[in-house]
Amino acid sequence: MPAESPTSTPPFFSRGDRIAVLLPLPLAGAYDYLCGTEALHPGDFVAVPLGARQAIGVVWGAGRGDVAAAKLKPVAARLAARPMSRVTRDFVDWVASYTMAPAGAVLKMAMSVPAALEPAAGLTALRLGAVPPDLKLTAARKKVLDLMAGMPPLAAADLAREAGVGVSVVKGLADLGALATVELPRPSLFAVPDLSLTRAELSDSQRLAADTLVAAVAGGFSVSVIDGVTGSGKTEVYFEAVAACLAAGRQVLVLLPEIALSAQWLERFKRRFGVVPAEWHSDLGDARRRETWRAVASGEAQVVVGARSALFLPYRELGLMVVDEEHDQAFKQEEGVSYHARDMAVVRARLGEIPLVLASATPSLETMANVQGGRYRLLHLPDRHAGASMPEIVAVDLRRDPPPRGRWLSPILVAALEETFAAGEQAMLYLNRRGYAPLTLCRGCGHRLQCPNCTAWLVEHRSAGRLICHHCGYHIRQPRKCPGCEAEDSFVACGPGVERVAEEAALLFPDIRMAVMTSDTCAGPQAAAEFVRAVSAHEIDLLVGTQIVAKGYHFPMLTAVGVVDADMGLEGGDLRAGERTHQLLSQVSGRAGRAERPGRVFLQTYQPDHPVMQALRSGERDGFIAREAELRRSCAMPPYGRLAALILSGPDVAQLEGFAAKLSRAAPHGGGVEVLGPAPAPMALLRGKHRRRFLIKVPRTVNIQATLRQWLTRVPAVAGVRVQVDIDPYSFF
DNA sequence: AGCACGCCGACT
DNA sequence: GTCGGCGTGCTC
Repeated sequence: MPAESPTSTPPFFSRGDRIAVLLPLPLAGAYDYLCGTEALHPGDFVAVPLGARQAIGVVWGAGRGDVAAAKLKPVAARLAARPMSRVTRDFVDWVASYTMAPAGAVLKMAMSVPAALEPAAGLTALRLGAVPPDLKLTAARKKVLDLMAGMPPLAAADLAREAGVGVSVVKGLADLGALATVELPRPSLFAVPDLSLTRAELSDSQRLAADTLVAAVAGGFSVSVIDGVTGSGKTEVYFEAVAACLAAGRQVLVLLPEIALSAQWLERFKRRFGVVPAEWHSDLGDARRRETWRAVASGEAQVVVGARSALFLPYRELGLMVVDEEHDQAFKQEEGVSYHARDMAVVRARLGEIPLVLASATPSLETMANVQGGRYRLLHLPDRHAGASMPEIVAVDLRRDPPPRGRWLSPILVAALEETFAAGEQAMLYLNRRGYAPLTLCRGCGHRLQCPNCTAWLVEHRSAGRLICHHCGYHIRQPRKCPGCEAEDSFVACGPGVERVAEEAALLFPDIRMAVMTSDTCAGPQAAAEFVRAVSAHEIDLLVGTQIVAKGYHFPMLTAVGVVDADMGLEGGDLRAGERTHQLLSQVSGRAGRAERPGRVFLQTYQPDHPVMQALRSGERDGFIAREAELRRSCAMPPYGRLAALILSGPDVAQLEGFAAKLSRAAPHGGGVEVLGPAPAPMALLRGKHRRRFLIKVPRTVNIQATLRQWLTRVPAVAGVRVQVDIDPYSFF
């Protein structure tokens, strides 16, 4: 237990000691300060002077002593907040050194709610005070005073409502002293999970997996992989481990790739534990965020379900972590500090000496390599549960059965939709492309509407009446005149987006009820929950959507899924294109026929014989994974080699290329180290900044961070060129 | 990340 | 002549 508890054991610092304080800023390292009269321990939150202002930081250890004593300023104050635990501090250091980000930048993620470090304000309530003898006892005032006689303290607004008077009456009485204010502790927003509820009926294989996980909860660091097809009941299995951890009095963290879309997950949790867990994601309100932070630190929030940033919360005593849909790319953060939450969860578990569960229907190659290497334990759930069978998967060869000109749905798919609607069942069309059309060009001169800030076409969003850049948000109204040839109304939309597919479906099936679900139509958890409700209640016959419909939903009446462009993710030479397309399409396919009704999936493709399509049709997932792994191994790509990207960006192309050339001349070589580039980064212009990219590949035995560090120190930095390091890059767009 | 210092355009 | 634009650089 001692790992997480902030202890008052030495080493501690006293007046005049030189200490290192890490600030949540992208500085090169911790700064030295002098300890004031208050004794300090590593982990203490402190306010320190920084230039002309004051900043909050964390005592990181003894001072480094590399700065003149005369420059040192004393710590201004120690904050009352619970100190940052040893494990969290080690985690910050570890993530910083792995990602090559400044430690302060990582600390910032672990201090994302500075306001939560202030003591929590109590709830101000009113009780009967000393009624002045000369009080004018109006009818309203009498009502209030009568009500309060013998009552526990009440908040002003509640009191006014209960007494049936205005708040001004209550306020007036308080001003006169007839009502006195008292500070009450805020009632907890975080209910205690009920461990006594009946658990789900588990199959033999589920029981076996659950028992293994429950045993792991008592046993320190371990990583277990639950590998089970969609609908095999992975969630119910790891809920058993959650229950065991809670019974031992420790906290649980469950990471989901898109917490905003977790309505159904929350429902399942509530069914099992009687309460909803604490949620952590980017659209929490300020007050809620503060409350949650404090409740996690105090241990009051026993279960946290969150997006990747929940890894950096100040758990009082974390006992178990789960990464659900571990293969999902949303766990990789590319902006700012670039890290993969699944990989950092492994680190966090090791530092905290706790078990980690990775769950997926399509585990990543990285995870499978760790299973094969004996580092992770594999728990396999073979069956779809409750009698549901796997869907039938059909590849529609678009070369043989193309849709009519200007249409996107093949006759085979249209016929299947017809049958589905006729049977009173639901269907889904999946296309991972927002808007109406991805490219708009002039019929007269061929001019293409492009974003001025990025290397990207402007995507027409017909419903919004404009063209939008999906990378920087730049948008214009649909122009009437072509900027190239001045022709009027000469634009044609090229290619389909979900809006266009929906338009076609509406034309083919005028009587069905349809909904389009994309990040444009479905912003935030409430909107997602409403979509889910409407589809579950069968108020919708056809759901047309992007990526977000692919994830984890369970719709019993959904029996047909059409993938409009199954080849889409395969283009572009991305390292993980095959793997990712397989995962995504498996996931989409998993939406079909999850209850007693059998499902059918139609993959529209020009490459029906592509290994990805073959694997999906035959259900031979393991063979596919083995072949992909072999491919990666043969070219020493991850997970069999290490990869990093170096992105240079800046407004001045000549300066950028000059710096890239210097880096290129100083590039490391030998010992299996390979450097590719500089190439225009896949987005050569992004948000008005030009970009160049190097890829560096090293054998697993080589320390890629050290190699990069040495390389970068050989070339002096240039003002105006930003250098970003991305260890284990995922995005190659 | 802030906040200062610093060197060139339109105002009282 | 000043007020102020935000570019560069420092903060223990």
